[in-house]
Amino acid sequence: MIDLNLLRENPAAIKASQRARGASESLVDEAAAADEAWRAKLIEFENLRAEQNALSKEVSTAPKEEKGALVAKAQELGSRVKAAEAAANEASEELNTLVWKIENVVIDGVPAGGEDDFLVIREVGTKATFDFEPRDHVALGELLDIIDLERGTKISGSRFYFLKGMGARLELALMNLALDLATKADFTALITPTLVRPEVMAGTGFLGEHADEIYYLPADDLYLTGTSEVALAGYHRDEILDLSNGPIRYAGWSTCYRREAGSHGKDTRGILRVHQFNKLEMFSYIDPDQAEQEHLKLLALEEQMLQACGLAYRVIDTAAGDLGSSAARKYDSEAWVPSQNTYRELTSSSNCTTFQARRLNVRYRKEDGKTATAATLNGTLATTRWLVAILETHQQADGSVLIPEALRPYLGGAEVISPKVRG
RNA sequence: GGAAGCGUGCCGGAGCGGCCGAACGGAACAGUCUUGAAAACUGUCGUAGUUAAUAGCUACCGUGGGUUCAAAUCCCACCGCUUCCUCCA
Repeated sequence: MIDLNLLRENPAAIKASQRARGASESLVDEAAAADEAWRAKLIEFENLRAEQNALSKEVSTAPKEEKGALVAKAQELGSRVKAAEAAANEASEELNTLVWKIENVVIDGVPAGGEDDFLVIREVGTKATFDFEPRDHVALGELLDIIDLERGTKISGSRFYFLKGMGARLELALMNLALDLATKADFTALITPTLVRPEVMAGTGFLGEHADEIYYLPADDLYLTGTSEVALAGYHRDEILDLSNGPIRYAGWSTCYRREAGSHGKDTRGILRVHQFNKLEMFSYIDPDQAEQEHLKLLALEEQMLQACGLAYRVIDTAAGDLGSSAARKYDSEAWVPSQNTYRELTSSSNCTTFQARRLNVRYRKEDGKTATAATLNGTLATTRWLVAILETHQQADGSVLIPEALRPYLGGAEVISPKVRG
């Protein structure tokens, strides 16, 4: 949620952000009015309660003969206090519903507009060219016997798959390379729960716009997470962190589950968009003043990883309207996918500033001893989807795939994945 | 799944329905002493809202409700933890 102080002091800044996102500006005025209403009700209630407390104290010390009258008075006051409290609570709830609808204030420089208004920051690497007819990852997966889509569907339905042999090992290699990279960069490995309680799901903001993207287990009232970000963000909920020795960084390793409810017929081929995949996610808790710098650090690590995998990619600064509600800025990197003749998102890194942490009540202690809301950031370092780009980019005429050098140590030194010779 | 017990501040740990935002101990921080450190002593020492205010007032003793003039303290529900039994990867 946004900072209430900002709403009071500079509503224009929030409005400008809402405008850039194409979101409601009048919401800001409504929230500001609700804030004032709430504070008025709160003061009313607190004054009455103070009166009641004082009267209660009187009752305890009053001589017997006066007690009856005092208690009667206190009873009458009590009902007024109750009413005032209810009114204050109601006003507070109204304020909350409005405030929660306001999205994070976009950072200066983020392009305004929608999905297509992103800014390309840079393109890196040369797109793979072939002197033969390249195969797509589905064909390669089948030929190399490393992705079994047919049986995935047989067992679990569409958008499920088996990774087999070198396919399975390649994914683990990728995840391990990412984890090693993250570890060297001061991220602590964390294997997270993938089932979480409703309040955690709601607290991280995933039950809002993404609600129908999420698997829910009614028998246990638990949600399957679509990213370890949920657990990583909830990890320090209601805590005051010690950031005096620098930011706290985690590398979350988890399987991710997504219903893909809104994407019927989109990317149905292969493993580009699936219901279950693995992901290594970076997550930082940091002093808000350092958040933008940290964002660049996450992006640099992502690029390092993409380069290690020998992929051509571009980095985009996502437009305001295409940001998640908690993100103040988002850098995506998209790898070139030869069979689709286009770039596809492999990493996504968001600076959530204090928006996410405020809702989760994650604070840190400043040098002057006071507490303040921390900033959170997240970014992708590896996912199963990467296999698509890796396989297609490094394929050779005979269908074999050259393994990027950085991954070889994790595969017992293997240099190539070759079609299986069947007997 | 069955039984019992427990959930209090950074930690440990008290707390008769009013004098409890909470004893006491430890940790931490500041100071005195010391060449320096330790020890000892003195002081500070939860979070948030409101406010010009580190004044006052208000809220918070797992969460939510209830009883009462008054609840950390009584009642109910839920969540969590521990131990025992059962069961098992």
